[in-house]
Amino acid sequence: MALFDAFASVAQALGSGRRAEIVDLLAQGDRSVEEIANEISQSVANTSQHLQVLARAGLVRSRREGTRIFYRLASDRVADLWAAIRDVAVSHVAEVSVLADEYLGERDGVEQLSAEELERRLARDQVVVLDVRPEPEYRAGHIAGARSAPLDELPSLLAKLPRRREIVAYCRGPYCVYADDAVRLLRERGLKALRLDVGFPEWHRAGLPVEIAS
Amino acid sequence: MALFDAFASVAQALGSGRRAEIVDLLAQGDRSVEEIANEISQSVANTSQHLQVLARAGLVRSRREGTRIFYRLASDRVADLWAAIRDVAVSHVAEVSVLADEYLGERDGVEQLSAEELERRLARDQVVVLDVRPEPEYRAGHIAGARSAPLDELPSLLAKLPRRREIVAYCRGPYCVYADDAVRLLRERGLKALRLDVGFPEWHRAGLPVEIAS
DNA sequence: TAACTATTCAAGTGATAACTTGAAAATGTG
DNA sequence: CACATTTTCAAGTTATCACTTGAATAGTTA
Repeated sequence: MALFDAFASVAQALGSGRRAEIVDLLAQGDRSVEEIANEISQSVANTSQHLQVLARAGLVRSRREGTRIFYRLASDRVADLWAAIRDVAVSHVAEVSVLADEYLGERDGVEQLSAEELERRLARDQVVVLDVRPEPEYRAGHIAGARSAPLDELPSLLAKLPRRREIVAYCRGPYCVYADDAVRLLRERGLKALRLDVGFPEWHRAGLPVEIAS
Repeated sequence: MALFDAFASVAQALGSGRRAEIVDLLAQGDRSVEEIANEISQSVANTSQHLQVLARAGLVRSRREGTRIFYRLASDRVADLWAAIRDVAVSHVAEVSVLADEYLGERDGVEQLSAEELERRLARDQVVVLDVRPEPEYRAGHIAGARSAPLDELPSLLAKLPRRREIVAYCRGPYCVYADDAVRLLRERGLKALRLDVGFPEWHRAGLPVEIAS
């Protein structure tokens, strides 16, 4: 049946780990082909072909800016779809939790906080929120009230952080290592740190307060 | 990256039109291998292999009942994922609306009604709701207040239908032909008929009132 | 136990996918 | 206009997938 083949073509576009990585990355915001290639550790030619597969399936769109071409997700619905895939994988693929632990490192010391709970504590001004992604991503958009603290600059910012208040770190998504690394680093220094269980794109899509570059 | 490969494996399982058809069908309820094979017009051996791909990806589960094996969706999350895929396909794959029109037939005469609107009109007792799926599916679960009117028995039920009240037909999902066929048939006979824009599984997952077999 | 039914397994074939390499386009700069 | 940069295209190789056919398995029934 041609109609179901058409539906399946959307799923098939996401049926490659490399393309899944690309979609996860583009959920952060636009990227040029070269940037994407670097992030997913693939050749530019290969990345370009993956991007065209995604474009043909309607998942991403591109725009030219001088000599570069930037890709972005076609709409929020695509991010919703990506979230639905992760949901199913987490609840039904036993392998995923093992791989996630492996990828994120020892998680014993890393406590998680839900978006709802963070919103409540933010409203009561009980927490300090750190955006530990690279600074350009913070500049493109971040959780309202968060301050930028890229992982590699975190050690030099330690002195400025409150020692008694709770510190919540977040980054690109639930499977982004930056926040876990940040929490471990902060806890080693004796601060009360935990991580948000999602990332900026999920927070944004949930309609929670953000500050976005105009 | 192994973690993203694991996520992608879920998408890949849905990346075949036949398997998409199976998931769409299982959203209606459990089915034996043979039933599924008939519905998707494939050999039993081939269907069995598709089912095992879906099972390996964690999308379906099976149980034995005597000599038969019944498959079902692993959870509501899988139905959510399937809906997310259709959403993306409808909004970003131009081909889909063409194929859907082709598959569902000339839709000029087939007016659609949203689930919210139907709920409102049901509450005010303004409409008659017809479940035009095969009777066993009606028996397994249907919209609260709907009466069973399988497509092939519809002509014989015509006399019992009210000629002035609005009649709303629904079936398996937004891309199920039964409801469209029913609406066209009823309108030809001069009744005021339209279709629900979704099917029973979507209605159920939205938390709207249903009657389910115990 | 033998015969039967529903499902799964195994092997084979043709089609499609992922990645590499090297060349071609398209745009911008000196 | 020549030249550099970024991206895309084309061709080739290896691996994987969908479907078929025929046999094997696991329950059920006589």
